[in-house]
Amino acid sequence: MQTVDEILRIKKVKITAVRTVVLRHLLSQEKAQSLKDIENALVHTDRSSIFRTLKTFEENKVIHSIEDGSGMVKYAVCAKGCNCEPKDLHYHFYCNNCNKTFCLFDVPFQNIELPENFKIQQANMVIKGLCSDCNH
Amino acid sequence: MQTVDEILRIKKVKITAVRTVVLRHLLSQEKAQSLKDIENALVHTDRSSIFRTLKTFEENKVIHSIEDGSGMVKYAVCAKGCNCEPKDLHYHFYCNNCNKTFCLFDVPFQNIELPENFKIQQANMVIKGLCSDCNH
DNA sequence: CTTTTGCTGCAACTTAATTGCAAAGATTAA
DNA sequence: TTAATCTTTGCAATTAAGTTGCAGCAAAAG
Ligand SMILES: [Mn+2]
Ligand SMILES: [Mn+2]
Ligand SMILES: [Zn+2]
Ligand SMILES: [Zn+2]
Repeated sequence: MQTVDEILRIKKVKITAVRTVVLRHLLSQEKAQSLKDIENALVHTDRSSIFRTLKTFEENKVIHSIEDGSGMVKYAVCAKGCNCEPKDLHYHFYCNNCNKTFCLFDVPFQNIELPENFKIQQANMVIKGLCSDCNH
Repeated sequence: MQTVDEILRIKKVKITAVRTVVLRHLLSQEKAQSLKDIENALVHTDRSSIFRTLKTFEENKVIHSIEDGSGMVKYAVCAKGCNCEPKDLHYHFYCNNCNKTFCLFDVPFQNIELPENFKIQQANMVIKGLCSDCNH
């Protein structure tokens, strides 16, 4: 696992106190985090600073966002080498029971046969159901 | 194409003026519609009535919702026979240029190999890119 | 006809997301 | 080192989507 500083250096994002603490938090969680989640975890850091940090991270491919239908956009750290291109696409899983959302990096992403002349650039793929912890 | 009244009768949703006009509007559009879209189109119909109509439609599988990342939930009429079950899943396409979102009913939905013990119940699959009209 | 139930319109509210602005901090130029 | 410039941060305020309470109206049931 890369360190916070390594990631920011590679993605050419200047290291600051807020960025360090936000990225450290995201890395420490196995599930994707909403702005509210981060706000609650980092009680001493201002919401708008976190918000702008997330925008900066997303622009620079440090993280990617997921709309899982919970009403809040979630954020997860990109995998090493990810450039947020079609080849980096992966599914996400939202558990209807425990409400966790996470990246399914290990599930192969199937090539989708789009209609003539359509061009894929990104995707937001969210599978909803029960995770292994909740499926009894 | 089924008529508004046929659809509502089959889905056991009582026919009312607001429901008729909302469903007629959804059927007349080739792209998925947000609450705001519908509100703008139906200037004489109250927003909260449209909102509650959409909830009723969704509960009764008349329509399904799509989160395409535009910040507004979009709604599209379900295909004939759809019961909003895993077998009815399909991809959606959001055009980054013309901002239209629509159902790709004709693109086969590939079965996804989930990790051990995961159970799929629904999905929100949105492919983003350029539609054939905008891909030049 | 009377009662009950559901639908609608209006206004108000909630909350996630976003922005303006000024102070603080960091970087660059002199 | 100092001055000028650019970036980041915190705070307060705003925006906008979504949601709800309530009263009046209409349809359905008794
Ligand atoms: Mn992911
Ligand atoms: Mn659809
Ligand atoms: Zn779970
Ligand atoms: Zn287009």
